[in-house]
Amino acid sequence: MCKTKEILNLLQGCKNMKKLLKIHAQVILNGYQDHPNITHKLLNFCAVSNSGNLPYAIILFQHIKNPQTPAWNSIIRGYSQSPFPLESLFYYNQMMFQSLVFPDNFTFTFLLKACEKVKKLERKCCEVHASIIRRGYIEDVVVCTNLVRSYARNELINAAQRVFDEMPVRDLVCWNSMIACYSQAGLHDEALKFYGRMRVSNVGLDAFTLVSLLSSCAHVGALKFGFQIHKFVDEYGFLEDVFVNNALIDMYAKCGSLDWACWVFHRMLKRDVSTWNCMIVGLGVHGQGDEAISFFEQMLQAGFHPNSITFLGLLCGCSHQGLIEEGFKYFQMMNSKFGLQPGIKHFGCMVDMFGRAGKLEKALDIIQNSPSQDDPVLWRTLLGACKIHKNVEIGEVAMKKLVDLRGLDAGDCVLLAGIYAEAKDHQGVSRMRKMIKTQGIKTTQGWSWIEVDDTVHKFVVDDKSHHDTDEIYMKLMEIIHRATLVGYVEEKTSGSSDSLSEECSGKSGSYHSEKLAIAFGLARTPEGTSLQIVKNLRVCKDCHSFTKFVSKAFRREIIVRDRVRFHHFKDGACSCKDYW
DNA sequence: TTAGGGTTAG
Repeated sequence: MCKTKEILNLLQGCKNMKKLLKIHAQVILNGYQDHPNITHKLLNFCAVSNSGNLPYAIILFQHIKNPQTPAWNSIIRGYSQSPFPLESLFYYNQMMFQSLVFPDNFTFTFLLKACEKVKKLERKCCEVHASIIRRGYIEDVVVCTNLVRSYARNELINAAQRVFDEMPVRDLVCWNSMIACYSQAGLHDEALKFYGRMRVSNVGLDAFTLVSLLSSCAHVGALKFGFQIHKFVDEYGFLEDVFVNNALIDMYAKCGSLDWACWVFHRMLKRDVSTWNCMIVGLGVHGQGDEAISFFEQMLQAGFHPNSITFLGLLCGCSHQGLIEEGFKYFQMMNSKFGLQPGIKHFGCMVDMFGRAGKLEKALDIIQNSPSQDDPVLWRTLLGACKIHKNVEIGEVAMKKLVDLRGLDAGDCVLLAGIYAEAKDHQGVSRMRKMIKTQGIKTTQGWSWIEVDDTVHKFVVDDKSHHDTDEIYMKLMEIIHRATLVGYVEEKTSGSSDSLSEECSGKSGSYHSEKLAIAFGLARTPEGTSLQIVKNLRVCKDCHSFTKFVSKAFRREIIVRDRVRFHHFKDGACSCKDYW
């Protein structure tokens, strides 16, 4: 065999840098440094392969006299998948200004990968888009799919959609990418609607489609849509796909159907860490800490190594169920047994756990001993606990800290106003009201979603924008009347913190979004079925009590997912046992 | 002589 062929064969089977260095030595000894094929194979291995070495690739590249497009592509690709994707752009610029070669479809694909990884590159995306048009690659489906993803990752979803719409040919990957872009941008309604377009385009679907759609269903609580997708999983034969099954578990858990989540879990023949995490997190947000612990122990027995998400689910469950000793034990175990550094979210769970249980000094101690004691989120959590336990003293400490950290938001003022109101400190309440007004602190708009007839209906406080608004308000009056007959008394808003609630700051006598969603749901769904509502804020005291009485008066199960957990209302009681 | 997609948290 001739020497070049022998070296090329060796490179073909090369698995690691140690072997590559030996081959490189052979290349030099035989005088093949300038052999184009050999040089490119060497370069590509170092730059791109997992066991390569990017700095070594750069040295090789610098020794190439007139690097051609594939050589530039290797370096641009190598950096795009490294922790330094910005370097890809640097080499692309060098390629454009210093050499006489031109970028091709591969160059753009790798370059766009780098743009996708680095945020805040909106301008760069536009520039690359212009170059793609100039060089005649705008009809290349792979290049355009990457362009769509780069725009979307840089928060230019409309530009991404335009590129998609103007593509002459779209394949399945391209459709999947567009759905994933919407889903990952948090535009879940759009992702689900977009699937309607995909269905009529006859490109079919695969596991990637299903996973993105299930993720969006999970986020908006679209159980019926999710159930339809479950049918596709069976029909199209994705029963063995771990990703699809994990997404199904997550969807069922987030849509309030823990039984179905368990059913999918037990059916799986192969599981991974995410499978266990989806179950543990699902149980955690339902307040089933003991069950979450049981799954965690089974996970360890099955030989899986937990990660930081596992502990978030576990701690969240302990916090919602008031399992203080267990929660603290697992929090400490994170580092001592599994070498995992608790993050801000884990500290948040601990503050929430101690705070909710009334151990406010301990919660304060956790914050002060955490590495993130200057994070407003932890102080806000403490403030929330002070509201529950009517503690003005620590509440004011937390509020002062939030002011110092300039992290104050309207919700904080509402919480402290609530604490003052409970303590009958009317001056305090009006001070908070004034603060929101004069400092122009922004309130968070409250939303509630409900899925009826395969459509997600969204409501805000006092919403009158819905097509059937008259019917909804009529139904709401009837519901209030029937709830009152079984004992519901509206929590007075005047002079209390609720007149400053997160949802309708400054207003009283309004109808929170979930009341409208409940009215719509009861008007449009058959008797005996349960209602699923998703809310972006925490449910307020009045709405919590209202929903309990509605569940009794109408004999309907109402499942509300609020910002932090699930509430299952049935026969006048809630699964959180009023501990939330 | 090289190319594009998915889950849990945030």
